[in-house]
Amino acid sequence: MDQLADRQFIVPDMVLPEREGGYAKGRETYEQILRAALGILIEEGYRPMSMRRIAAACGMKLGNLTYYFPTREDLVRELLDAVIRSYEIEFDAIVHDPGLSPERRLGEICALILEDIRTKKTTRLFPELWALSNHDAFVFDRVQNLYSRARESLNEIVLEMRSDLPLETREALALFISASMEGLTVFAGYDKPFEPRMPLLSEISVEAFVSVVKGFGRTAG
Amino acid sequence: MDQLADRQFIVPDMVLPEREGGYAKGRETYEQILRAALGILIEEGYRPMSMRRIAAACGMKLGNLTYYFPTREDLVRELLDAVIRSYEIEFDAIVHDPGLSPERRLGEICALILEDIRTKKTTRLFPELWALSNHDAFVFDRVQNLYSRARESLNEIVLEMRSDLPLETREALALFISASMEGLTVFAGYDKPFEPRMPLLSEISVEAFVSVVKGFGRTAG
Amino acid sequence: MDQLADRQFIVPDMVLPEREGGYAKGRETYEQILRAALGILIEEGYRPMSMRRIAAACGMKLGNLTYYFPTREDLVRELLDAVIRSYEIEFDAIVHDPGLSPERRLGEICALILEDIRTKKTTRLFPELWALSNHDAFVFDRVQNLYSRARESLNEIVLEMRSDLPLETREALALFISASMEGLTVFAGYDKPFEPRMPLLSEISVEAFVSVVKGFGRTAG
Amino acid sequence: MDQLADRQFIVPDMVLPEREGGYAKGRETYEQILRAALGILIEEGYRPMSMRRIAAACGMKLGNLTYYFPTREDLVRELLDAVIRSYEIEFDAIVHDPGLSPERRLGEICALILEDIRTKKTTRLFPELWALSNHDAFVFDRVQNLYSRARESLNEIVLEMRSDLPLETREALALFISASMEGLTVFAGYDKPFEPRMPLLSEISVEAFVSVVKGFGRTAG
DNA sequence: AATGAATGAGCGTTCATTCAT
DNA sequence: TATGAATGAACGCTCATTCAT
Repeated sequence: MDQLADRQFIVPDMVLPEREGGYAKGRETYEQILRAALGILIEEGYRPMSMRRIAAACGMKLGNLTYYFPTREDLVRELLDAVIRSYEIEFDAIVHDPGLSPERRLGEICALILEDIRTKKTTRLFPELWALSNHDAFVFDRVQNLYSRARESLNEIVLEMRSDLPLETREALALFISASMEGLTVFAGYDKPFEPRMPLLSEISVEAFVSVVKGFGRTAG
Repeated sequence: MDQLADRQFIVPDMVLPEREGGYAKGRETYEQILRAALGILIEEGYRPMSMRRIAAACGMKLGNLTYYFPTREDLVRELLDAVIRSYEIEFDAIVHDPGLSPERRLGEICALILEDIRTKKTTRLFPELWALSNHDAFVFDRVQNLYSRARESLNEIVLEMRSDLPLETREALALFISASMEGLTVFAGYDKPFEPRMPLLSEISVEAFVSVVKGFGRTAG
Repeated sequence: MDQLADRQFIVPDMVLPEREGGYAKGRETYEQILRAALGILIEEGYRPMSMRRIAAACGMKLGNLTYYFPTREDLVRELLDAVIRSYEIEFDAIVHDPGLSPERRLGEICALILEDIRTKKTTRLFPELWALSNHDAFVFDRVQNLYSRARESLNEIVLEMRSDLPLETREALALFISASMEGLTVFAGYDKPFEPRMPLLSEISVEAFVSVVKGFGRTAG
Repeated sequence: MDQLADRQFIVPDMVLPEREGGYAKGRETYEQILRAALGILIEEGYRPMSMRRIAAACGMKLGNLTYYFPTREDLVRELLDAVIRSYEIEFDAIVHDPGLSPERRLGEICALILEDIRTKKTTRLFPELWALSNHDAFVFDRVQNLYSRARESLNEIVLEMRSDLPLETREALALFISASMEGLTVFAGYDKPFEPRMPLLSEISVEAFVSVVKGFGRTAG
């Protein structure tokens, strides 16, 4: 529990790129804008996240917003970049404790991810990303890249557990594990009908993942 | 394979409501509009699906579109209703063959659903629905209702396989199975990176589902 | 009081023109349309009185409305014609009882008109007519013509009371009397702030009219 | 006559509110918009006074108009406010010369008001206001408030002439005087049939007002 | 670094009108 | 008589963008 709280504290909502030159004030405003945009995206969706709406949420005038982000596309991309980067950092920070058995590590990773899924931010944000990525190559690449990185730990664990399997199969197992959990967003994410049953779902997930990794190709497929 | 072709043939993209009065011409136009709207939604997304865009796609004038759908909301709701209804029909038609073992039936259901996920329609449509449902109660209800119906068969199978488990656990298992597959949409759906590996993923999924249902609560959770 | 009730009963809201040919059904529909239009005009104003709104209020389809009134202008003119005609009839029916003194007759006429001003119909309708007549020659003519007829009785009475005055002056007196009462519409008409004081205002009006007619040009103007 | 000319010169068509911030150019544009709107309202009426029409009259694009007045309602309200304010100022400036007898002052007030009635602006504007106020609470309040202020001088004069009368009666007398003149708008205002006879009507009005105030309740009511 | 002003395109909607059925 | 279908124009409004200040 403390750990969760810590994570919430440590992991920022967005990770901004280094920004050469400029005063501190500008940097603050830049952050404020992206933060406001993210807030609207989460609370109201992608469509209402207009330049005007963002400017209003920042208490600034439209003209100034376009000073920081000349076009809406700029803003959207930097926003998604920053927010996706935060998830990358989150995933990279995930336990690599070699003292634990692979099963234990798998269990912990899944627990962390499923915790994250229940946050408002993740529940609201990712479906938007999935929808956008269907029609926007930039978002598509960025999202698939994020997931690719997120599967690295899983791939390692699967390798440890099943070095007998070919790469393709191991990757597919890791993908299944990752996708499986993502799928729960819509059903057990923030404010979703099965949110209260997330602990049970978490147990089920982990058992399913462990047993399929252990057993795949050994019993009658 | 033949069966897939048959299904594609039988199951329509949308199931339109009865429409009282009006000429045949009007009925055709009505269909044409919803079909055009669905096409745009799939090909370009929700935002570009404007009244003007739809009218243009139909080769008709905006005014006439509003004759059929006085407001955009009317159109959107009737569209989602029609398209979701088609999935309901699809799911309701799913195998209930009592001659098969529950495991076999589970395998077949999953195969059908994962086939469906690879279609352009499903891959494109559902992420939009998930995103919309985060900010629109109507869509939320409609989507959750659809999934609830879709889980009925799964619940039956889980019950057959594990009548020893309490309802809540069985429901969670069915939900996990359903959510798991939905999650694959983003990774192995139409035009997605893992689409070619769907057969392998399908195998993995089914084995994971079977083993977790069989084993949950029996081995060390 | 009874008399007022009677008048309300006798005087129709609109007086339709004779209409050659056609079945009774058509005549009824024709009336229904104008009646609905008048209702909307009174309750909601001129702007909301659209063809669609009228058709809806009649429970009929737009197409049928245009069968009876090909253009909106047709409808508006026939409506104003009919409604103005009803006022003409009302004014023509006004007391000519030669047994009464001119003062008494003036008092009665004024009482009737001021009663009428308090009706919702008159309070709502006439300001619309005044506004319209500023920009529409047809309405202008029709309205001025109505008032011209309405002043006839007044002119007669003024003549009886002041045969010494030249025509122009007598006409101006009649006009003043008529205009004076019309002006009360905005202040003491239906739902207006001074509506409850209409009896007192009526007294004042009549006394002002009598005294000015009697005294004009005799005292030091 | 000189006085009239002066007044026309001094009293502006509209009195704009203070406007915080912004460049001089913006202030000019703001004025230009309201002036154009008033012009259309007077020349063509309320209905044709559309956002597009106003923008066109200003030689600007619709988008810019909404920069100054985000909604049409904003524009209408600020317009009516500004124009009504100008009348308030006009009325407040009205003669209070205590050297004159109440009768003389009454005569002068009436002369000023009846002069004003003959202006195009007043003749065209007020019927629109009366019509609007029947269906719009904001306009209703604003208009009745204006008239209430306009009656203040009249109430004072009536009090001086008839301190023996109760308040209610004095108020009714003032209202009658005011309403009486307003009523002349439709008949003797700008371009109306009796406009040329306004001097005679003015005489009649004043005599009627003076005699009813002096005589009310003294002779046989 | 920020605001003010303006454009141009597009949005959903309402409307009067026309005509086939 | 009456409805159904379609058009074309206009409405108020929102938006991303540009540029002067």
